[in-house]
Amino acid sequence: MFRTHTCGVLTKEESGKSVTLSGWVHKHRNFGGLVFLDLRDRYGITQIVCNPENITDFTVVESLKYEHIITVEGTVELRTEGTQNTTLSTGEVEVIATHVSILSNTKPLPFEIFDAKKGEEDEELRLKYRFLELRRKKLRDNILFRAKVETHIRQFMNSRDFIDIATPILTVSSPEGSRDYLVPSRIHPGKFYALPQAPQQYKQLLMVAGFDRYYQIAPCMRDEDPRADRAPGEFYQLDCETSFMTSEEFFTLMEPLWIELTEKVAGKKVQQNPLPRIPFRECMEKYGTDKPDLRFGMEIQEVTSWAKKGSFELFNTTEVVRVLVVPGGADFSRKDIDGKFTQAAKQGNAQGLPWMKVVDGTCESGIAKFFSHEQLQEIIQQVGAEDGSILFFGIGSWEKSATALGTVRSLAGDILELKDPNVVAWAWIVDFPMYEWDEENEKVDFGHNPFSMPKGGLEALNTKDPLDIIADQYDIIANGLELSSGAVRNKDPEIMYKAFEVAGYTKADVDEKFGHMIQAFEFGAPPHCGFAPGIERIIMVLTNEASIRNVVAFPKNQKAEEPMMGSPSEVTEEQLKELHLQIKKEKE
RNA sequence: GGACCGGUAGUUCAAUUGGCUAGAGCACCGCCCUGUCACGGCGGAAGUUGCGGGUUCGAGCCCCGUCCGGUCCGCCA
Repeated sequence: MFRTHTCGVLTKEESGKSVTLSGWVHKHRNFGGLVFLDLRDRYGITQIVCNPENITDFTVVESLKYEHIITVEGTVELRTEGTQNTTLSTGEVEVIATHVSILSNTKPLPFEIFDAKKGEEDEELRLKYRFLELRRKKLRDNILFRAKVETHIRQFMNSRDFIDIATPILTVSSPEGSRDYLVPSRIHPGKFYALPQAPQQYKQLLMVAGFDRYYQIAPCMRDEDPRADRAPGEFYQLDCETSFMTSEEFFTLMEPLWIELTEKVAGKKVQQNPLPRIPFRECMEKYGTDKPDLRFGMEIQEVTSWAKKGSFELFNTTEVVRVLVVPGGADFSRKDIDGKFTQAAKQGNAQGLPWMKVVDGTCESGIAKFFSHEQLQEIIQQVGAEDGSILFFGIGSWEKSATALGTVRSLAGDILELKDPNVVAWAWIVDFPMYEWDEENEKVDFGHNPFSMPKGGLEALNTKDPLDIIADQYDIIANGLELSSGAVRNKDPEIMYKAFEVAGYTKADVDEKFGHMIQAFEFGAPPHCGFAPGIERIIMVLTNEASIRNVVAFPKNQKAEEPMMGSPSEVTEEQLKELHLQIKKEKE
């Protein structure tokens, strides 16, 4: 027998019992005779006491190295007064070993499993030995937590009559969205399958088929470059779709899932319940982004008419001026303002970051000199700035003046520690514009998803300025991360053709690209809506994890390689021949 | 594709201004130690400072090139 108990369960209740444990030697402390072992498995750690008086072949114990896998037989005993370890769940007891045997030994490790207080090893190395890194507590806890979340999601969805349906992995390349991963067809020379970027079209077809409520924790493959919150290659979504619901009814249906995951599974607090619904325009104006961190306020305000009273040229020549009041920001150093904060503003597409500080009831430094004393009093009044604040200004178009301050707001939230790690601020962002102006090509283009239903339907498309049309589309966000977009889908062929026409596509274009969808809708489609929140991002929000690679068991690196197995890899000539492929030789 | 930051024993980090025979912790090897929990003590092995060139009496450090890695932009729900 390998074990009667795991390494995380023994308490004083079991004292006196004979037990067998198996696991990894996490630590060993050798006192030249008496040896302590910290035996580890995924459930926890139990201290083993090896005394030569109780063990016949003690050389085995003395030969143990870190991460050897062993089986221990022994007796559970209460630890004596003063030797308990309160940091372990099993710290009240220890196992007095009578027999120890090695199941597997190990080469010297490329890095230690034990969490020492030091820097992190190079990620390349950790990914190459991912099976070792996964033994570490932090990563193991993330993966175990992810499993708990996914289990809860499935229970929730099942209890609401959603049906789990698998959709094809080998599917067809679709022209919109991201770059596809392609799979060559052996049977059809020159033809390719594509791996799904998302089961978007299949799930809509399931609604046409009458399944009414569908979900799937679906793999999605996209050939794009990574970011800290975006996995290269592949990731998972809670893909779901419902029929016969308005978007508001859908919100009400799904909201308890976010509340339960936050409170019951992660043990954190929900900032606001029911979740706020924030219209896109209002969101941009207040927070300078469509995915604000709502754990703190600090809203942006518009001050154009005031700004134009002074003699600051950038204000007088711009369209809109907005201000972000950061309480306590007067303490920011010149170095940080010109460095970190200006850098943040530039990330928000600003040229620079005008500012002034509120000190002793008036404004000073920065651009204060361009305004009269009265004008400075006026702005303090208008925006309600208290002494010790700093005012950051955003200038430019309606959008640019806001986004410049959105990134600054987020940075200020970090620096002032306003983002409570034990709180999750969920929100629905609603009323996205159906179209936006494409500066580069000087034409109207889809703002987000072309398959969203425009609010007002055909009539809106026929009569309104395209840029004024609102799509019945929404995002679910949390703590500054966008988890998913979603929409009431455009399921009416006539409205679909018209919607594409507004963006400059002919009927023939639409038929060529999306003919199969339109054809399906022509046989009747129920009104339907849904979304597809990213699983990894949900876990990131619930664990405060900044890197998506820390919530994936076997992630790819920045170049979309998996260093442990060595993907992608070359294949044999034979395989290529079967697939009718030839590799073009790189130029020397 | 572009910008920025980085690369020193297996690993995490040091190495004042360009002055070394490149150090320390952990891991590894050997010895000592019966109540530790980051155990402790003594000793040992371990390095082409990513690579190539240059400046210099002298380069881990300065310069040029190159490779590799990370973050961000582009791209992407």
